[in-house]
Order: sequence, then structure tokens, then C-alpha cells
Amino acid sequence: MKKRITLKHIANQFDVSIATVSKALSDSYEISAKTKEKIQQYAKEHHYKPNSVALSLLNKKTKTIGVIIPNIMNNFFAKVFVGIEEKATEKGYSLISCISNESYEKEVKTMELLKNGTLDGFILSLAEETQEKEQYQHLKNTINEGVPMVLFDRVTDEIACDKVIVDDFEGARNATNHLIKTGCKRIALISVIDNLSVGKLRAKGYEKALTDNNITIDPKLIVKIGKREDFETAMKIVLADKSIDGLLCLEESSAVQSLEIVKRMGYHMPNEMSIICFTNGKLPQYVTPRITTISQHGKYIGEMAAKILIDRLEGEIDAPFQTKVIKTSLIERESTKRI
Amino acid sequence: MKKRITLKHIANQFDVSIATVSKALSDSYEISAKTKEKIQQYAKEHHYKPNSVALSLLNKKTKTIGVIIPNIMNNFFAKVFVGIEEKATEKGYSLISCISNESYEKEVKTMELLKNGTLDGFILSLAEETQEKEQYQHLKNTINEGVPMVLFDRVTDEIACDKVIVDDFEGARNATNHLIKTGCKRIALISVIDNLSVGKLRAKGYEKALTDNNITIDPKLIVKIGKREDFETAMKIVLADKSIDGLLCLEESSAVQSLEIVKRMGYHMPNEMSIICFTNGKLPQYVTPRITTISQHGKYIGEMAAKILIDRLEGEIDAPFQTKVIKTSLIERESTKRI
DNA sequence: ATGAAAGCGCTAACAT
DNA sequence: ATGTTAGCGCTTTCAT
Repeated sequence: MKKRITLKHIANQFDVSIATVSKALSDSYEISAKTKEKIQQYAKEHHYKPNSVALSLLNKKTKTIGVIIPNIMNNFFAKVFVGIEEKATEKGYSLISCISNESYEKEVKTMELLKNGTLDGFILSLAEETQEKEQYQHLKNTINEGVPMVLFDRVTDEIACDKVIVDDFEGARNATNHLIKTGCKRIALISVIDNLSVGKLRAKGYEKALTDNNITIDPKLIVKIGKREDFETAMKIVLADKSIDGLLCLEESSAVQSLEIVKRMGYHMPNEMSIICFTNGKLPQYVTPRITTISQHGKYIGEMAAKILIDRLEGEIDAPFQTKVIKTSLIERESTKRI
Repeated sequence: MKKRITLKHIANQFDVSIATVSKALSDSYEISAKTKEKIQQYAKEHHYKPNSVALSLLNKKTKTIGVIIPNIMNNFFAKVFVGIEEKATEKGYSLISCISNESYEKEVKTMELLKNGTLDGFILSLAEETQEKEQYQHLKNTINEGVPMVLFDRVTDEIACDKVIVDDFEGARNATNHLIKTGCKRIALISVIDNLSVGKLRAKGYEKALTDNNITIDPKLIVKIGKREDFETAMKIVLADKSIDGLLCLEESSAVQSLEIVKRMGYHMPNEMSIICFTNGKLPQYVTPRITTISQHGKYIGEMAAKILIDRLEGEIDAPFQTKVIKTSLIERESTKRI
């Protein structure tokens, strides 16, 4: 069990100063060829690695990004994380990652904790609870302290920083238009995330598509189901209205559950009932019929967020903030009719 | 945009030495009450936070754990990560996390990169490619350099370190026994992960259950499907044998795909065909019929791995290595008959 | 009760 | 070509 070796050890080894060793290892022209060679060789043999903590202290840069994800079991967030990780690695950054678990308190504590010098900037998506409470002081503080931050997906206008968001409005509008074009007359919106900014935007997109097509918005068809309500019961009440022939589900598990209920009720899909949902995870692809989804391009969003943050860290610190809006794609499967 | 404040700033503010400030903030008895009070108050008002990089350099401890996950889109690994994160946070540790993406090279590079002083220890599960190549030099080096490491799930006997593993053998044996008890006569093993240590163990458990029940092992029923093969084609060939009435799938997506094929072939489930699979994710729960699964208790495994590593970091450095074996649980659903 | 000094590992400006 | 010094932010021992 040989310990990590330092410049000092090498310096002692050859009876030179630490500075000489440092320069030799960085191949400085100031050092003679043979000194360089013997020192470099020794360093390699003994697996010398510069202590990055010391370097961080010196440079006041840690090459580390703090990532706060509301819930890693969520397919979309997992994909975003993959994207962040890939881009960060490519650019030589490490990730300190935390899960807020949708909790406001955890989010606040995590931010406070990590603002201790261990990282250069943050990438995060707001916890559900944070969006409900609309309390953003911890984010404002972070910005004020000069720590760069990129918000993605679940964002807020209250914070001035770089953002990467999904075009939720347009995604929902497109999807609803698609349902209309394929012949659906009565489309219900199923939202279990109306407490989230993205949920509200998607609902707006749905409404816009209806009015664009001169369809009256029927509040009975805008179904908001809370976390504590029994989803199945709620859906059965909704589906008592037999005229409904299309569902726009705002995330995947409610879609899969709805599909189940609809099938049990004897609907023929997609002829008698169509379903589209947000989030293109595994779930919608493996059920029968496979569900048409709206892909949010999670991985790309992650890459973009990482790129923007790193550009800011390494470039002009006071470039204007940008908000990148990522277009969604409709992935047609068997739960919707062909045009 | 006020910058981070340091002890030096405070010291200048009150015309005292840095040492005095440091002591005052740690409430040392050496400092007079009123000096302490004014310094503490000033520090609080200005949100003083000790620079953890400086502390890390001083203490030679970073309170950071490196986590290398083969694939975060995998439900099991995501759960493990949640467990690690929870326990680490509880104990005051941060996580530097990387995704090896099942690549040997990425795993090696990541380890090399992170062994630069930024972390106190590793928690990791081997990449698929690493297990295929059976090259573990990078892990041995890490151990030799005195960096504590906990391996979970995908481990190897070649490395002496703490481990947390699933009782894969027993889990497969139990599941197979369950199929036999519920009347299955010809059970096929479907493995798309025979290149993994866990895949091999599960296959052994399956065989053991058969021999325990005096059933001859039929090599035709041990189906190993490679990543590059077309799963559906392979399965259809297998299922040409109409005597097969049970499937033990070694991970979830092959189970869901098999289910699909079986349903299309007109089998009635679970009467004519039973399915059990490893990994209790969302997928098996949302398909019809819901699939009976073997839960590996991923979150618990993560917690345990974090606990063991932290205990080693904070306790006796040379306690004997332990291998914790976590029992699986069979979660009965509709894809298997009742006893 | 307070301060000076050393040191964690490293780099860089400035000698020699 | 090599060394000395200072300093990144902090704690701790040893003066005073």
C-alpha cells in the first residue's frame, strides 16, 4: 500500500527544489534536459499525479459541476443526466451529483452545502415542492454570490440565469393537433403534474390546439389528478364519458395506467381511443399497443446544459443569459391512428 | 455579486489575526467572549463558509466518494444510486458520479482521473466489458494505492475489497422452484447477460433448482442471446418447442419482450405459460399480465455499500474485508400461477 | 486573550 | 539552470 507521491518526495529524491520538480514535470525550458528526463521518468515510475485539491485551491477552480436532479428514477431526468455526464467528461469536468427527491428542503440544503468552494457552477432542475412553494431565495443567493447556474426543464422566470427548456407548449400543441388530424373528436388532458411549470405549459399547448381547430374547451376534459388521489378511480369517472376518444397524458406512467384501464373497458385502440404521452421512456414502448410519445430529447438537453455552463465558466463571465428551447418530436406508434 | 468571504477578510475587518478569527469561529475558549461574538456575528451576516477545498488539503480528506455506475438508465442501478446518495448525504459525504457506459476504457480512465486526491474512496459496479475482458489491473492499482473501494453487484474474486452483492444464485433457484411448484414442467432460462458474473450465477441457481427437483437439465432450454442477435427471432425459435411452459428471464426487458411474443402466439397466461424475471422495475409492473419479479433491493444495496465504505473511511482502516450478500425477494404477480 | 509561524501540495514571479 | 519566496484558505502548535 504505497501512498500517493508528491513533488516534495521527488525533490528530496534528487536533492533539488520543489520548484525544479514542478517545472521539470511541466517540461519547462528553464530546466536542463537531463534533469527533466530523470525527474519525468521517476514521476512516471512512481505514478505521480498532481493533487487536484491543491490545484483547485491555487486556481480557485475545481473543474467540478454540481448537479441537482429531482428524481433519477424518472426516465427523462436519467437521460438528461447521461447527457450532462457525457459532455462534462468530454470537457474535463467532474460531476458532484445530488438528488433533491422533489423536496424543497433537500434542494436548499444541498445548494448551501455545495457552495463551499467545491464546485464551479450548478446545473439543476427545480424540485416539485420548490415549484409549488414558489420560493427561490436559495437560487437568488447562489446567483448573487456569483456562482454560475444553468436551470433546465423545471425553471422559473424569477431567476435570471441560463436555461435549457423543453418546448412543452409546442409539444402538447403538436400532439393535440395530431390527435385531431387523426380523427379524435373529444380529447381529454390527463395531468398528474399540474403543480409543475411544465405541466401548466403543456396544458396551455393543449388548449391552444383546440381553439386553433375551433373546438370548444371543455373543462370536464381537463383532468388534474393529485398525488394523493387514486388514479384509477379518477380515470374511471372521466371515462364514464363515452364520447372521449383521445387522451393526452402529460407523463408516461399515467399513460400506461390509462391504457390499462381503457383496454379493460373494452375499447379498441387506436380506433376507438387514442393515447399520446410525454416522455419517451421504455414504458410506452413495451406495452401493447405501443404508445405514441412526445420525446423531449433528454440527453441532448443535458449536453446543452453542460455546454452552456462550461462555456460560461471558461468564457466571458458576463455574456447575456440565454434560454435554449429544445423542440420536441412526436414518435408515432400504435396508440394513435395513421393520418 | 459579492464574492465569497474568507477568514482573512474578517481578520482585516477587525484588525486581528487570521488565527484569532479561526478560533473565534470554532468557539475556542482561548478567545474572549466579546471578540468571539462580534466575529461570529459578522461571519453570519456575511455568510461566511469555510472553503472546503482548503480544508480538504489540510485534512487530506475530501468527504467525497467516487461512484461509477455502468448504466444509469438501468432501473436496478438507478435504485442503487438512490441508496448511495441517501446514505452518503446522511453521513455528510458528497458523490462524484460517473457513468462507465459499460465500457472498460471509460471505467479505467475515470478511475485514473479521480484518483487525484478529490475523493476518499470508490463505490462501483464493473462495466460489462470489464467483466468480459477480465482485466482488473486498474482496480488492483487502486487498492494498492490505498484507496478504499466497495464493489457492488458485478464483482470479481480477483479483487480483495469490501463487496455488496445480490444473492443471484439463490434468487434464481427460488424463482425456478416457484415455477416448478406452481406446475411448470419445462422451464427455459432466457439470458441476455451471460457475459456478466451475475448472469452466470443466476444460471447456476436455475440449474440447481432443476436438479434438486430431479428434472434433467436440457441444454436447449438454456437460451443465451447475445447483444447483436435479434431477440425476437431467437425467442421464436426457442418457443417452437411447445412443451415449454415457463420462462425465467434474467433481466426485465427480455421478459417484457418475451411476454409480448408469447401473447401474440396465443398462449394463455399464466396457465399455459409462466414468466418470472429479475429486476423489479416499473416495466414488469405495467405490462399485462403484470410480471412476477425477483427484487434485488437495489436501494438497500446502495445504502449498504455507502455505509461500508464510510465505516472503513472513518473507522479502522485495516478491518477485514467483508462481502455482504443481500437476499432477493420474489414478488408474485399475474404472470405466475398461485400455489 | 491574541498572534506568529508552519504546513497541506502546488505554481509562478522573481532572484541567483 | 536552479532556487527562493509568496500565497491559495485553513488549522494548530507554540509563543507572548
